[in-house]
Amino acid sequence: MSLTHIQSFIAVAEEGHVGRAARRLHLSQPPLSRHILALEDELGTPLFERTSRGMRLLPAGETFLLHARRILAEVDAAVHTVRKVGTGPVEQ
Amino acid sequence: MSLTHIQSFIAVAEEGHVGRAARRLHLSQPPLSRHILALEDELGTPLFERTSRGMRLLPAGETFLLHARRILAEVDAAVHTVRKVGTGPVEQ
DNA sequence: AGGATTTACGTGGGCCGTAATTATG
DNA sequence: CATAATTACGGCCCACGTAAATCCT
Repeated sequence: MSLTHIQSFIAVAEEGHVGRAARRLHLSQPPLSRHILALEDELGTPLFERTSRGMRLLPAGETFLLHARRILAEVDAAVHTVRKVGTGPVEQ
Repeated sequence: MSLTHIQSFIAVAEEGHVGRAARRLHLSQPPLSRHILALEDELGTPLFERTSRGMRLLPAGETFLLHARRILAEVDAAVHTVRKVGTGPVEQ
Protein backbone atom coordinates (compact mmCIF):
# COMPACT_ATOMS: atom_id res chain seq x y z
CA MET A 1 0.00 0.00 0.00
CA SER A 2 1.27 3.46 -0.82
CA LEU A 3 -0.10 6.97 -0.78
CA THR A 4 0.18 6.99 -4.56
CA HIS A 5 -2.08 3.96 -4.79
CA ILE A 6 -4.57 5.66 -2.52
CA GLN A 7 -4.57 8.82 -4.63
CA SER A 8 -5.04 6.69 -7.73
CA PHE A 9 -7.95 4.88 -6.15
CA ILE A 10 -9.69 8.12 -5.24
CA ALA A 11 -9.29 9.50 -8.75
CA VAL A 12 -10.72 6.36 -10.36
CA ALA A 13 -13.55 6.25 -7.85
CA GLU A 14 -14.47 9.86 -8.59
CA GLU A 15 -14.14 9.62 -12.35
CA GLY A 16 -15.58 6.14 -12.68
CA HIS A 17 -13.17 5.71 -15.54
CA VAL A 18 -9.51 4.75 -15.66
CA GLY A 19 -8.81 6.82 -18.76
CA ARG A 20 -10.13 10.08 -17.37
CA ALA A 21 -8.53 9.46 -13.99
CA ALA A 22 -5.22 8.81 -15.74
CA ARG A 23 -5.39 12.14 -17.56
CA ARG A 24 -6.27 13.88 -14.33
CA LEU A 25 -3.25 12.31 -12.65
CA HIS A 26 -0.93 12.90 -15.62
CA LEU A 27 -0.36 9.19 -15.90
CA SER A 28 -1.14 6.55 -18.51
CA GLN A 29 -3.84 3.94 -18.04
CA PRO A 30 -1.73 0.82 -17.50
CA PRO A 31 0.11 1.94 -14.36
CA LEU A 32 -3.10 3.37 -12.99
CA SER A 33 -4.92 0.13 -13.65
CA ARG A 34 -2.09 -1.71 -11.93
CA HIS A 35 -2.41 0.52 -8.89
CA ILE A 36 -6.02 -0.52 -8.51
CA LEU A 37 -5.26 -4.19 -9.08
CA ALA A 38 -2.48 -4.03 -6.50
CA LEU A 39 -4.83 -2.49 -3.96
CA GLU A 40 -7.48 -5.10 -4.61
CA ASP A 41 -4.89 -7.81 -4.30
CA GLU A 42 -3.58 -6.42 -1.04
CA LEU A 43 -7.06 -5.95 0.40
CA GLY A 44 -8.12 -9.38 -0.75
CA THR A 45 -11.31 -8.16 -2.35
CA PRO A 46 -12.40 -6.31 -5.51
CA LEU A 47 -13.18 -2.63 -5.08
CA PHE A 48 -14.79 -1.94 -8.45
CA GLU A 49 -17.21 -3.57 -10.79
CA ARG A 50 -15.81 -3.43 -14.33
CA THR A 51 -18.40 -2.42 -16.88
CA SER A 52 -17.91 -1.72 -20.53
CA ARG A 53 -18.33 1.99 -19.81
CA GLY A 54 -15.87 2.21 -16.91
CA MET A 55 -15.65 1.19 -13.31
CA ARG A 56 -18.26 1.47 -10.59
CA LEU A 57 -17.56 1.19 -6.88
CA LEU A 58 -18.58 -1.95 -5.06
CA PRO A 59 -19.59 -1.76 -1.39
CA ALA A 60 -16.04 -2.58 -0.32
CA GLY A 61 -14.87 0.25 -2.58
CA GLU A 62 -17.32 2.72 -1.05
CA THR A 63 -16.00 1.80 2.35
CA PHE A 64 -12.41 2.14 1.30
CA LEU A 65 -13.11 5.51 -0.29
CA LEU A 66 -14.12 6.96 3.06
CA HIS A 67 -10.93 5.72 4.67
CA ALA A 68 -8.78 6.78 1.72
CA ARG A 69 -9.98 10.36 1.95
CA ARG A 70 -9.39 10.41 5.66
CA ILE A 71 -5.83 9.12 5.21
CA LEU A 72 -4.91 11.80 2.70
CA ALA A 73 -6.55 14.49 4.82
CA GLU A 74 -4.55 13.29 7.79
CA VAL A 75 -1.34 13.47 5.80
CA ASP A 76 -2.19 16.99 4.73
CA ALA A 77 -2.90 18.00 8.29
CA ALA A 78 0.41 16.52 9.41
CA VAL A 79 2.35 18.53 6.85
CA HIS A 80 0.65 21.81 7.61
CA THR A 81 0.78 21.41 11.37
CA VAL A 82 4.45 20.49 11.41
CA ARG A 83 5.35 23.34 9.08
CA LYS A 84 3.68 25.71 11.51
CA VAL A 85 5.44 24.26 14.56
CA GLY A 86 8.76 24.16 12.73
CA THR A 87 8.75 27.77 11.60
CA GLY A 88 6.96 29.13 14.65
CA PRO A 89 9.37 28.91 17.61
CA VAL A 90 12.64 30.71 17.40
CA GLU A 91 14.15 28.72 14.52
CA GLN A 92 17.73 29.69 15.11
CA MET B 1 6.18 11.61 1.52
CA SER B 2 5.48 7.92 1.67
CA LEU B 3 4.12 5.47 4.21
CA THR B 4 7.56 3.91 4.34
CA HIS B 5 9.09 7.22 5.37
CA ILE B 6 6.46 7.59 8.06
CA GLN B 7 7.15 4.10 9.42
CA SER B 8 10.86 4.89 9.40
CA PHE B 9 10.28 8.09 11.27
CA ILE B 10 8.25 6.37 13.97
CA ALA B 11 10.89 3.70 14.46
CA VAL B 12 13.69 6.24 14.83
CA ALA B 13 11.58 8.37 17.15
CA GLU B 14 10.85 5.38 19.37
CA GLU B 15 14.38 3.98 19.37
CA GLY B 16 16.15 7.33 19.50
CA HIS B 17 18.82 5.67 17.42
CA VAL B 18 19.12 5.09 13.69
CA GLY B 19 21.11 1.89 14.11
CA ARG B 20 18.59 0.15 16.35
CA ALA B 21 15.67 1.41 14.27
CA ALA B 22 17.36 0.04 11.17
CA ARG B 23 17.70 -3.41 12.68
CA ARG B 24 14.08 -3.29 13.80
CA LEU B 25 13.02 -2.42 10.25
CA HIS B 26 15.39 -4.95 8.62
CA LEU B 27 17.07 -2.13 6.76
CA SER B 28 20.57 -0.65 6.82
CA GLN B 29 21.32 2.73 8.35
CA PRO B 30 21.98 4.80 5.21
CA PRO B 31 18.55 4.39 3.59
CA LEU B 32 16.89 4.93 6.93
CA SER B 33 18.88 8.09 7.53
CA ARG B 34 17.90 9.26 4.06
CA HIS B 35 14.24 8.66 4.84
CA ILE B 36 14.50 11.02 7.78
CA LEU B 37 16.44 13.61 5.80
CA ALA B 38 13.87 13.45 3.01
CA LEU B 39 11.04 14.00 5.48
CA GLU B 40 12.81 16.95 7.07
CA ASP B 41 13.46 18.39 3.66
CA GLU B 42 9.86 17.98 2.60
CA LEU B 43 8.51 19.43 5.83
CA GLY B 44 10.97 22.29 5.71
CA THR B 45 12.15 21.81 9.27
CA PRO B 46 14.36 19.45 11.28
CA LEU B 47 12.54 16.80 13.29
CA PHE B 48 15.44 15.51 15.38
CA GLU B 49 18.35 16.88 17.28
CA ARG B 50 21.49 14.88 16.39
CA THR B 51 23.56 13.99 19.41
CA SER B 52 26.61 11.80 19.58
CA ARG B 53 24.47 9.12 21.26
CA GLY B 54 21.59 9.11 18.80
CA MET B 55 18.69 11.30 17.81
CA ARG B 56 16.21 13.10 20.05
CA LEU B 57 12.89 14.51 18.92
CA LEU B 58 12.54 18.25 18.51
CA PRO B 59 9.15 19.87 19.15
CA ALA B 60 8.31 19.67 15.45
CA GLY B 61 9.20 15.98 15.63
CA GLU B 62 6.94 15.39 18.63
CA THR B 63 4.11 16.99 16.72
CA PHE B 64 4.77 14.94 13.63
CA LEU B 65 4.93 11.76 15.68
CA LEU B 66 1.34 12.20 16.80
CA HIS B 67 0.18 12.65 13.22
CA ALA B 68 2.36 9.82 11.94
CA ARG B 69 0.81 7.34 14.34
CA ARG B 70 -2.66 8.50 13.43
CA ILE B 71 -1.93 8.05 9.73
CA LEU B 72 -0.69 4.48 10.14
CA ALA B 73 -3.59 3.66 12.45
CA GLU B 74 -5.97 5.00 9.83
CA VAL B 75 -4.35 2.86 7.17
CA ASP B 76 -4.67 -0.18 9.38
CA ALA B 77 -8.31 0.57 10.06
CA ALA B 78 -8.92 0.94 6.33
CA VAL B 79 -7.40 -2.45 5.59
CA HIS B 80 -9.30 -4.27 8.31
CA THR B 81 -12.62 -2.60 7.65
CA VAL B 82 -12.47 -3.24 3.93
CA ARG B 83 -11.45 -6.85 4.44
CA LYS B 84 -14.52 -7.29 6.60
CA VAL B 85 -16.86 -5.65 4.12
CA GLY B 86 -15.30 -7.53 1.24
CA THR B 87 -15.62 -10.98 2.73
CA GLY B 88 -18.87 -10.28 4.59
CA PRO B 89 -21.68 -9.98 2.01
CA VAL B 90 -22.41 -12.86 -0.25
CA GLU B 91 -19.09 -12.85 -2.12
CA GLN B 92 -20.31 -14.77 -5.12
C1' DA C 1 39.68 7.20 19.48
C1' DG C 2 34.85 5.40 19.59
C1' DG C 3 30.37 5.51 18.28
C1' DA C 4 27.20 7.75 15.77
C1' DT C 5 25.27 9.87 11.38
C1' DT C 6 25.85 11.07 6.78
C1' DT C 7 27.82 11.08 1.85
C1' DA C 8 29.76 8.38 -2.38
C1' DC C 9 28.95 5.16 -5.53
C1' DG C 10 27.71 1.09 -8.11
C1' DT C 11 23.97 -2.28 -8.89
C1' DG C 12 19.30 -4.51 -9.04
C1' DG C 13 14.29 -4.23 -8.76
C1' DG C 14 10.31 -1.74 -9.64
C1' DC C 15 7.45 1.49 -12.12
C1' DC C 16 6.44 3.91 -16.13
C1' DG C 17 5.08 4.20 -21.07
C1' DT C 18 4.20 2.08 -25.78
C1' DA C 19 2.18 -1.49 -27.96
C1' DA C 20 -0.55 -5.59 -28.18
C1' DT C 21 -4.36 -8.29 -26.27
C1' DT C 22 -8.75 -9.32 -24.25
C1' DA C 23 -13.38 -8.42 -23.03
C1' DT C 24 -18.04 -6.40 -23.55
C1' DG C 25 -22.04 -3.97 -25.51
C1' DC D 1 -16.68 -2.68 -34.30
C1' DA D 2 -15.75 0.68 -30.84
C1' DT D 3 -14.42 1.56 -26.27
C1' DA D 4 -12.58 0.20 -22.08
C1' DA D 5 -9.49 -2.47 -19.22
C1' DT D 6 -5.64 -5.44 -18.82
C1' DT D 7 -1.20 -7.90 -19.99
C1' DA D 8 3.63 -7.97 -22.35
C1' DC D 9 7.73 -6.01 -22.58
C1' DG D 10 11.73 -2.85 -22.76
C1' DG D 11 14.15 0.94 -20.44
C1' DC D 12 15.10 4.21 -16.96
C1' DC D 13 15.21 5.83 -12.42
C1' DC D 14 15.22 5.30 -7.58
C1' DA D 15 16.44 3.06 -3.44
C1' DC D 16 19.16 -0.22 -1.42
C1' DG D 17 23.72 -1.90 0.50
C1' DT D 18 28.85 -1.62 1.03
C1' DA D 19 32.33 1.28 1.91
C1' DA D 20 34.30 5.71 2.97
C1' DA D 21 34.02 10.12 5.26
C1' DT D 22 32.57 13.32 8.82
C1' DC D 23 31.32 14.91 13.28
C1' DC D 24 31.09 15.25 18.19
C1' DT D 25 32.31 14.01 23.04
